[in-house]
Parts: sequence; structure tokens; C-alpha cells
Amino acid sequence: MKKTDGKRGLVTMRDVAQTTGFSPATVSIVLNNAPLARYIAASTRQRIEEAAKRLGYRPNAMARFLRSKRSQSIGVMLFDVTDPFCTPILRGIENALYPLGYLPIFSDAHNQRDRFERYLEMLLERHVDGLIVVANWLFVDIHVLADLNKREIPAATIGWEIPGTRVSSVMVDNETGGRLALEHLYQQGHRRIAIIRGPKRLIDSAPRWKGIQKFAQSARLELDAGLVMQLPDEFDPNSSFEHGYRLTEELLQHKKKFTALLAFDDLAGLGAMRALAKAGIKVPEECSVIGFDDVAISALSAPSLTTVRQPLETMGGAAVNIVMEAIKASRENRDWTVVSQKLHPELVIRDSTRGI
Amino acid sequence: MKKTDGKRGLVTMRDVAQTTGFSPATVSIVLNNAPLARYIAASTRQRIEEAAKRLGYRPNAMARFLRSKRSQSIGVMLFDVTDPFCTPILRGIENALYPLGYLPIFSDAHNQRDRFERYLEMLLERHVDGLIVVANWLFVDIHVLADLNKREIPAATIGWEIPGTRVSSVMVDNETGGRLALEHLYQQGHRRIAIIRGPKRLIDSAPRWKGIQKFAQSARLELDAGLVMQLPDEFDPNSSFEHGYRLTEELLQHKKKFTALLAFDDLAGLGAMRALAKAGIKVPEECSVIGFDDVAISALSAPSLTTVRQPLETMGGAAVNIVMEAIKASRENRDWTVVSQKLHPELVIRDSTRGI
DNA sequence: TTTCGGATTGCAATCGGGAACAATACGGCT
DNA sequence: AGCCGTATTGTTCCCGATTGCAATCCGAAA
Repeated sequence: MKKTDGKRGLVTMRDVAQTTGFSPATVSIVLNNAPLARYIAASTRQRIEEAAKRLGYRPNAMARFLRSKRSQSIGVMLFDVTDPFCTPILRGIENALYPLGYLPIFSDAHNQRDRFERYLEMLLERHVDGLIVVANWLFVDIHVLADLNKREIPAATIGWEIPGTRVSSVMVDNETGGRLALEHLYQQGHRRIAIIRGPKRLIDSAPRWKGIQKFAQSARLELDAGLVMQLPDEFDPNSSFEHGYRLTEELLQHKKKFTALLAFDDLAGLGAMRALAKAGIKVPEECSVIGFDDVAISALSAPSLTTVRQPLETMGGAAVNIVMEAIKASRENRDWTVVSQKLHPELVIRDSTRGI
Repeated sequence: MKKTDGKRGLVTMRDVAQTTGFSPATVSIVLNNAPLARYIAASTRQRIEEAAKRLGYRPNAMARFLRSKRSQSIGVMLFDVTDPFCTPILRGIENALYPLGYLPIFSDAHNQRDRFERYLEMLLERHVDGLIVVANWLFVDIHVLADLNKREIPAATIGWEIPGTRVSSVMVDNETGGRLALEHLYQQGHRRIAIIRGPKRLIDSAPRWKGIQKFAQSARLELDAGLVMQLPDEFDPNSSFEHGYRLTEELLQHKKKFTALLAFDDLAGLGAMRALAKAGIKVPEECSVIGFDDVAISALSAPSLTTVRQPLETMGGAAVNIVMEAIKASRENRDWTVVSQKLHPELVIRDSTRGI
């Protein structure tokens, strides 16, 4: 392919100014519909707009941002795209940003701290107006956030909290979620319930377990400690499936009796179902299984998985709202507050649970 | 939260220049390690670098890009993130971009043409150095690409071709893939094979079918037209599952006999397995099922799905390589050619197929 | 006639950095 | 002494758009 010219077909504001005979300033005012545009004669405005369209003028975002200090983009940092947990959040973020004319700059930390830091650096260099971090593992310590504070870049995290910072957060109400899950099984008549708890370092694990315990207490249900397993701390998103499988096998080998299994997340639940199937135990006839999250797979598995749904897409949108609100406040020189939002989970009953 | 100062802690090159006593030019030369840096005294260099670090200087990407005309970012347009097909590709793109210091600007067309065009506009305004479009449906016509040509922005598509343009493409070798799938079933001894063909408007459908036919011919296997179903043209990524389910039900209702089913993609395959399970037909004992793509779900379903794997992550990386090569050529004022790459699919044998 | 407040538009500085072109100093060579 | 090449650093003019401050013109009020 041949190169044609050096200008790469770029039409600048000056070009529009020259062909219309007005000054660049006037052109700028018209095309941005700035406050002063009230005063511009209708005929002038028309000529400029027409010329801009005819020449195929497109504003140069770099130049604009340099002057106006707004990049109209927000950094989105994921801890791992390949985690099915992330996809709906990403969609939610993108969808909320779109009508605002903002673009997300995408980065994926691969669960590595140095990668996180490097990306953060790059995002700061690009002067993103805001930052959204989707994380579940606490892989970042405070000093990384010092820059954020110093530069007053509004930030929000999803699925993760950092108390004592200026970083807002959006999470699901894990305690309620835990309660919903156990309550569902209890109402179906299950009493001997195996539980796979979340990894200790994961922030969701504790409150979810608390919700479970609270319900058990209020219902006078005794949780057999021998039926409670624990997922190890591991980053790989698929490890949850693997360990769900293994832990369930372990339960079965120990001849533990249970009529239902409550898994920390959907993948662990699917792993459990796999183990049960392999052992010839039918789900849900002989054992009910409930998960958590409602990732895309859960609706498609056989049998489809009953689960406690996190409103992931909504959470993405909520994070955007929080960040945009802060950006607006910051621009208008107002104060803004750190918010810590908890969204309600929802029980989704499918085919993997049944009464006894 | 209180606002502190107006400068938002920004340290410019000028600041570094002033505190060290050198000129901004010298600072620029040193920090960019420009050719002229050869001549800068080691002591000077050290003082500047030390001061830059101490002050927390971070270059302003906007300003740099305005001058140098390179945004160090490439636009990534997906047709639909929620399609499991996209995730590994996105990972591949990100991973290839990372060591190059490039960031992806993310956009998702939601399978809507106007959204595609609006995003394209936004990406052009931001002067992305290159563009990667992940698409499978032909929702864009030529005039949208005129701008790309005019501005000579290197672009590559994944899973989609646009002949007669300057847009490169990366695809899987569908014909080989189709052959691999049928060949596998054939070698397992299957002769009465149901086939769910892809949507007509999808570019992959025809070559994949061709591969199937060619193998059938060469093996003297007769494909019963009554066992061949066809997915309708629909955008929703989950529709494939739904229709796989329905079409399989239809086959069963018509009392069609078959010992294996070849699905156009994994989701259709999973839908088929669901229908078979519902009809009490065991997979793989009574009927084998093979899919295509190897999306993440396929390894987790019960039974896990045998499939023809598209090297999605590799494809993402390949697209990056193509685009970066073109960018480099363009910078060095060399010509660059449009490439149309076909990657090899790979048979992944899991639990859903078995010999008879 | 003078003054004054819109209505309209232009000038010029500016954002932060890049790079061509000077400018300066110094040692060595003729 | 005069010239030149090699280090070493500074001047200055962009890049493309925004924006505070003027400048001009015009009709109306004083």
C-alpha cells in the first residue's frame, strides 16, 4: 500500500477558519457551542458549521485536552478479564460511559502487583479523569494510592474496599447474599448442608459467611463443622472450579452425608456438581447445589445453577455514576464525598436446587 | 472531602528545569533519552533524573502526543463483550500491547451500527495509532472505512474480512476446522451425524460447512439432509444456545436417528446437550456432541465439551502484531501490505464424544 | 452629542513538550 | 592567530485548540 501525503488528511480548526474567513476563535466558539455562541450571528454559525462538515473537520482530542485539562476518558483496571465476573461489569461501565461521551482506557493487571502499578502509571500519564478498579483480591497497598489522592483523581473500586482512603467502592451486600443462599436451602427443607467457604484473603468471604451463620442461628439450624470446607487463596479464576470439585470429592470420600451444598461462588458450585455427577449423585434429586454471583455460565450448565445474583452490570454503572459525580464536583470546585455503596443481591432459582 | 490546590500536584518539565537550573530542552533530551543525550554530561543527566524523580515528575501524554502525533494507544472495538468469544481475544490484545507501552481504548458496538460509527468517530478524534475490530457479523459497510483509508490508520479485524479494503484480518481456518470436527466424529465410528449449521450471514458459516462437505466427500460419507439444521441470523450471543436447544428438540421430535451431533459453535453444542439430556439421551454414551470455538464454558460443562478450538488469544496477539508492524512502517515512511492471516484450529477432545 | 450596553468577532497567550537551530566553550591543528 | 570539530546547553518556534481581554459597530437612552 502506498503512502499518499504527509498530512494524513487532517483538517484543523485553522483550515475551517481560513475557508470561512473567520478567526479560529470564532470557529472554536461555534463548534463547541460555547457560552459565547449566543452572540454569534446565525449566518456565521451556519457558514462555519457547513464548512466544517464539508471539509470533514474532526477536533483533535489531544490538543483540546491539553488546554482544557480533561481527557474525557476514564481508566478501567481489571484484575483479570478472563474471570467471568468481570465481563458484565465491563459492559456496565462501558454502557454508562457511552452516553456521556467518555471512553474507557482498558488495562488488566493479570493479578500482578507490578503490572497494576505500571498500568496505573500509564493511566496517570494519560490524565484520565477518573479511575475504576475492578478487583477482588487485596493486591495493592496504600502507597500506590498516594498519587491518586495527591492528584485528586476520583476513583471507585468494584468488589473491593479500601477503608481510610478517598476511594469510593461498590459492592454487593455479601451478608444478605449469604443469608439468601442458606435461607433458600433451608426453606426447601434441607438441614444437612455442606458449605464451601471463600478464600480467607478475599474480602467477600467473611461477610458472606457471617450472613450464613446469622441465618443458621436465627433458624436454630446447626452447621456441622465437618461439612464446612474452605477454598484456598488462589488467583486463577478457574481454580475455584477445580477446588470446588476437589473439596466436594473430599466430602464424599469422608462419607459425609448432606442433602445440599452451598458454594462460595458459581464456579465452585459447578465444580461441586461435576464431582457429584462423577460420584453418581444426581443433582438436584439427591443433592441440591447453590452458587453465588450468577456468572453467564450458570444459566447454561446442566442442570442450570441456582445462585445468588450479583447485579454486576448495575455495579459497573454505579461506579461510573460515583466517579462522574466526583468529576463534576471537582470541576465546579465543590467538595465530594467518598461513598461506599452496597447493592442488593437477588436469589435466582434454577434447576440445581429442589425441596426434599 | 476537601479540595486542596488548583494545580492538582502537577509537575511539569519546566519545574524540573527550574529546580535543576537547566533549560526545559535539556530536561526533555535527558528524560527521553533522545539522540542528543549522547552529548549531555553525565553529571547533568544525573541531576535532572534525580530531580525528576524527587519531584514526582510525570510526562503529560497529551502534550507529548500533540507534538509527536502518536497517541501510543490503539482502538479496540468489539461487537459484543458479553460474547464469551471476545474475552480471550481481548486478553490476547492487551497482553501483546502491554510490553509495547501501548494502551487499548475500549469500545463495544453492542452489535449496533450507529454505535459502531459513533465509537469510530470518537477513536479517530483521539488519534489512535491503530485500530482492531473484533466482529463476526457484517454490520459495517464500506463508507465507514473511507475515513480509515484517508487517514491511513492501520487496522485489523478479527473473525471477519472486508475484501477490497486496506484492512488486514485475522481469522481461524474455518474450512480446516469444519473438517477436523467431522473427521473426529467419523473416526469414532459415527455415520449418522446431525449437523447444526451456522447463520447464513455469518462469514464463518460457509467455509466451515465447506470443510465438512469436503471431508464427507473424501470419506464417502453421506450427509442426510434431514439431519442438517440451520441457526437463524441473530445477534444475541446466547441465542445460539437457545437455538441449539430448539433445533435439537426438533430433530428428536421428528424421530431422526443420529449417534452424533456436530454443532456450529460451543453454545449451540451446549444447547443441544441440554435438549438431549432432557430427552433422556445420555451424552456421550448414546450421542456424541462436538462444538466449535472452545469458549471458557466448554471445559466446565457436564460433560465437558469436545470442540474445535480457535486460538483466540493468539489471534488477538496476531492482530496487534499486524497493526504494530504497519504503524512502524508508516512512521518510517515505508509501505505496508494488507495481510489476511488464517490461524490453525485445534481439536480438543473432552468428554462429550465417544466411539461407538 | 455623548454615553452605554449589547452584539459580534479577533488577538494573543497558553497548555506541556519536541526538535531544529543557535550559541558557547574548549582543545587541537595549521 | 585563525579555524574547526566536538561537547554541552539554551532559544525559539511549533502542535491544535481554548479563552480572557479587546475591539468594533450599532442603536438607544441621557
